[in-house]
Amino acid sequence: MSEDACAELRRGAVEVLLEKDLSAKLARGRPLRVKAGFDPTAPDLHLGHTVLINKLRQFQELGHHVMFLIGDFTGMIGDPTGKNVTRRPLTRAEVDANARTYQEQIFRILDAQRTEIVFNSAWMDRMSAAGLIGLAARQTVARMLERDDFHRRYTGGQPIAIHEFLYPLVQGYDSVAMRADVELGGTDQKFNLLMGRQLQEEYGQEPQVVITMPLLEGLDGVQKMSKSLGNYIGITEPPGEMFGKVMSVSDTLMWRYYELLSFRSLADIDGLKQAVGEGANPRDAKIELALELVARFHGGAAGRQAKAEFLRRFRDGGLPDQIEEITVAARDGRAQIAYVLKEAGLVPSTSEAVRQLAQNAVRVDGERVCDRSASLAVGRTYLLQVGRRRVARVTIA
RNA sequence: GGAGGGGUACUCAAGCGGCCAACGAGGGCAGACUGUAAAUCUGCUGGCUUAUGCCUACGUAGGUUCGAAUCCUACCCCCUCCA
Repeated sequence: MSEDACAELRRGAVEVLLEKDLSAKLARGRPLRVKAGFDPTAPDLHLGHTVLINKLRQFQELGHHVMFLIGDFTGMIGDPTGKNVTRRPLTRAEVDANARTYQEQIFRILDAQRTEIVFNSAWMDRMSAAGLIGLAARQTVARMLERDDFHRRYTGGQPIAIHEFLYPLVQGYDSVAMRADVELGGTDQKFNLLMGRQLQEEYGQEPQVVITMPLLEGLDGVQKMSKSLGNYIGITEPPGEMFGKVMSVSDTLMWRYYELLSFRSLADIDGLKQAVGEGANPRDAKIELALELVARFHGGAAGRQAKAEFLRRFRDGGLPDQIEEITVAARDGRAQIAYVLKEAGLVPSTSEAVRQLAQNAVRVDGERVCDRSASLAVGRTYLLQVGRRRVARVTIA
């Protein structure tokens, strides 16, 4: 394995444990079995997840064997992060449906022909109680309490249910069952990943190499990207939406996204950074990134179209090329502006419409309107806008 | 089982008889500016087509009072400490 390939595999990784093990495994020249595990409950992947998947892709491109593990068995336990309350066990049908969604999504990045999808229920369902006890006997309570969140909860007097200890054990055992050479995970998974190394040794296997990847910051630039925080970009979002969200990222965060999401070379990215430092418009660098990402998930044509639309609408202040046509019925022969805005779905309530009017955000046929008692004529069609982003062509019937 | 603390709008969090549709922060939306839906500054942030008005809201259900998120009673839920 060349030096270059090695460097490429380390790109973006927070830690590689152990580096020399990785070099040794690569040096043998046989394809490595690379594992990454995913929770079966959240099939809506976002860009944060793709940091890991991109890394899998790199391995795949270098000819290694990628195993995409869906933790349907561990899903019954729920990763004990402390904040998750009891999780409802999923039915087989739900797990299968989620698995299909995963596949549709990950194969926008991974090569389906060279990806093996596995479920840990395949071996865990068959493990007997005796087997589980045998597994549990391989680790000590003291070792478990080394894990950061267990430690905090234990010393802080917070409860730790015994079954929570099973999560790292089972995840580690998965590596044994899969004979993994490498396991990828987020930095928050470090303990669980290392458990795999220990258990593999216990079971007489060569320990896997652990590669931890950073958690991508969400659109707010502070908290990790997550669906529940609403600061995410989903990989199935429509092109325009995705493009816009990338553009809304702050100029600073953009570089982080470049580092972790772009397939461009590091040298390339440094070049862009330097250009911006010398006065180039950061917007243009951001456009490049948005274009690359939209193209990855929706194809090049969609990417170019999203870009053109964005420039027209937000740089040039133009109208979108698809404007929704809506008909609103007047009531008692009247069509007061606030009422029409609400009925057309441009604002959620009359009160909100009144507020927007007061803030000079409403335009009728391009003209600002701030008088809430204004009415629209029955039979006519108007171009209504609220702010820069909400537009509709509304006919009063 | 015993003792104590708490449940307030999207979230966190004040208020503890009237000036409360409810301080403040975050988030969201809008305006200005601009180099983009970046940054910055400012405003708004329950609902209602006839709005200095009406309706709904401070865990739930009652009660006291001219008047309650604020007092009383019961109930539900959460948390901490002790056993």
